[in-house]
Amino acid sequence: MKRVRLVDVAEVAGVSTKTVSNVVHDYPHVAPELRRRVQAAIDKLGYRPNLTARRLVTGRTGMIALAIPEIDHPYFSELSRQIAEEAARRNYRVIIEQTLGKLDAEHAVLEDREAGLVDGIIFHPVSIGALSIAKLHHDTPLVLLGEGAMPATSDHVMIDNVAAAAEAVHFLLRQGRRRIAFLGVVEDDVTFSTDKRLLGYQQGLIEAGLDPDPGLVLSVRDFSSEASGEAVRAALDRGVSIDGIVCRDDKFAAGALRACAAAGISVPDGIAVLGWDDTAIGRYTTPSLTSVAPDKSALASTALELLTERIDGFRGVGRHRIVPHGLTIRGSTPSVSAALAVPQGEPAVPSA
Amino acid sequence: MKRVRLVDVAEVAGVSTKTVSNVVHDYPHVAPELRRRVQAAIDKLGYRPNLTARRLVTGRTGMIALAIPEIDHPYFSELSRQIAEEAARRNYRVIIEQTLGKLDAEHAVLEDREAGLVDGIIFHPVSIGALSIAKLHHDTPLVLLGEGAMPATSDHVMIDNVAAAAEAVHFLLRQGRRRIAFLGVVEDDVTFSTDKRLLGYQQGLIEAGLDPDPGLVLSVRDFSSEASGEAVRAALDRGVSIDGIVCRDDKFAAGALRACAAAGISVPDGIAVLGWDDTAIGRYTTPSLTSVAPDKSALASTALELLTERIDGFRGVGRHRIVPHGLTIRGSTPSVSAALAVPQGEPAVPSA
DNA sequence: ATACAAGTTTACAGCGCTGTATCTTGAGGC
DNA sequence: GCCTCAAGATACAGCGCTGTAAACTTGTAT
Repeated sequence: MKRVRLVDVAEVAGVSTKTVSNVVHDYPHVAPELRRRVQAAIDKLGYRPNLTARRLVTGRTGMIALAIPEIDHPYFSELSRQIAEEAARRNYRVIIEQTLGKLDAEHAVLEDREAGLVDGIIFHPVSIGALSIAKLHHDTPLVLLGEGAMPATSDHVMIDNVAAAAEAVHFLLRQGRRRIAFLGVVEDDVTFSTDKRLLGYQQGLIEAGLDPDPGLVLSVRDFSSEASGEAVRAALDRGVSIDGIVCRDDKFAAGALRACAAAGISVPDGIAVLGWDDTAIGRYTTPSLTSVAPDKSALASTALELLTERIDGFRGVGRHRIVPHGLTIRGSTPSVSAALAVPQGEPAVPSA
Repeated sequence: MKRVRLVDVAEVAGVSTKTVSNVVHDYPHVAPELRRRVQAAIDKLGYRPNLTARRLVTGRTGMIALAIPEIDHPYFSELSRQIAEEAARRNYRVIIEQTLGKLDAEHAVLEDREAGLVDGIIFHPVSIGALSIAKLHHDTPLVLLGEGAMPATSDHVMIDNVAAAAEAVHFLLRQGRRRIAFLGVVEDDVTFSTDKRLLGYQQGLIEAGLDPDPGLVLSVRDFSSEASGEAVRAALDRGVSIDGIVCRDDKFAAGALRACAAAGISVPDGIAVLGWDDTAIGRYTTPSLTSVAPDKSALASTALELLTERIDGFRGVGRHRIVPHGLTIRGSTPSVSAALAVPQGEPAVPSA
């Protein structure tokens, strides 16, 4: 069963292929009667345009690549969903490229391996540096996500990590916490995100007139939730006094929660724990997790806006956009009105 | 900066476009010296083949569509990852289509909207029925996933849900539990998965000589973790005696865990809770979740195997494949040593 | 009736690539 | 020296569609 082509429809309807094409595209200047006839032929034959052929001539593919480290990391899957939905709204579809944060995979993303496949790329780099991005990036429209390398030449969307971390610290300080730890420095692997968040953490303390205690910056073996738990336990075992923890992500926070439970320390009464990314993880932990909440929807729509502008011909220097963040408050931090039990629902305290 | 084409390379190298094409494709009969010259021209100009053009002539796109209800549901994001990796291994890339389980979106998946876009489709249906699938499906190679509708005409991959549910029940019975509830029937929305799992649950009880108590089949308002928690709480409030719960998925299990905690019932001592899908959720709950574990990797590779066979021309009736499942044991069920107290003869944990 | 504008429809080239058929060349056999 | 043959290289058509420009058809003003 051969696929139905434009010419087949044209023949049946007794018109030129271009007229059929015009009908398919709702071109206004087509006589109503002809339009009907053509439509009938289309329906009868079950014609579907061949997108590949259309692409070859228009040069547009209607697809964008989304390159992220891991599809199944909650933050990225939630972000992917926002991006896919926003893309669909703009009549693009998304092809997902998983880099696993590996350098060669990240290189491949930029090296036009996609030649003619996608109209643009949304890329959350992890390992690759700004220089490499600038060097390897050809001319496919590109928008960068995250706190990673940001060459001045590329568009870029992120939240204000430093401010968010400082706000998180202030939030805990306001509740009387004074021994606030930062959990997120992974040995041998200081990511851009951690850097920014650590900086904001220190800044928040200093703004409040406190002296950051280096002993409160906890170092973790790897990026697993288990390792973060061990780090907390080790600190506790060392006798470090802690009454609050700001974590680089929800996974680490989950580990911290476990470590506290194991040590018989109540959360949030003994130690308040604050996650980052506001992922689904925070809804399943006990207690549920207060977490810095990037506005994923704004992230997605801003990224697509910048990208589509590039696709539509915009040629300017890199634009950097900051999107809002908030704090989703759940059970791992004391409620503002101290004694009340904290609901575990969605609504966040708006910020930024 | 116009994109470099085959003719540009051909001109620089002083050969025909076909020779360049042959070099690109490692066609054997090219003189070494020419090959070198052409390669030099390719490198110099930074030529990348235009995949769209290649596709138009070859008819192959090298892409498969993965149509799932939700990208950011842990089960589907974990499965997506497996599928994306398996696809990459076979030189396919994946474009993800989110249906949200909506009927019209599921229809669109089949209606060749993708004409010429993908070589095949892997589809996890939720709402659409077997009849509609058979009717709407044209000739794009298709593999179905999940427990949903399975027309005899289409290939299909799943785990043995009935057996898995029965095994889950036996597992709890072996630990001395006798009042085992099933949590997963959502009012007005009996999905195929729930059906099969409920059947297996009942079967497991009957095999053990127990009489299924209808009062132990808990009905949930919607698919949220909150609703499942409420259902458990309501049952407890009604005074229903329960010492084990088999849940239709990990989300429901997480809700059950919360409800038990709220009611002051210890898990697993008072009630053992068993989830389904072995998603990341189970690693973050307190206690962590014992869960029926579909072999996602086998699911992915089998689906791709069937699909590529179709793509490569196989024309046969629908093939149905069962892939292995197991049981990931964590804290929400008593440890095996505790179970030793109770004699019972049934195959141990792992199963196929 | 004539000219002209606006509305409709069409012919045709060509997007960038690959498959097929064909041509060229040099080596080897007689 | 002539013929054959396989390897190496090429010409050319065409995948299915759309953009452009040109042709044709009305309707209206002159």
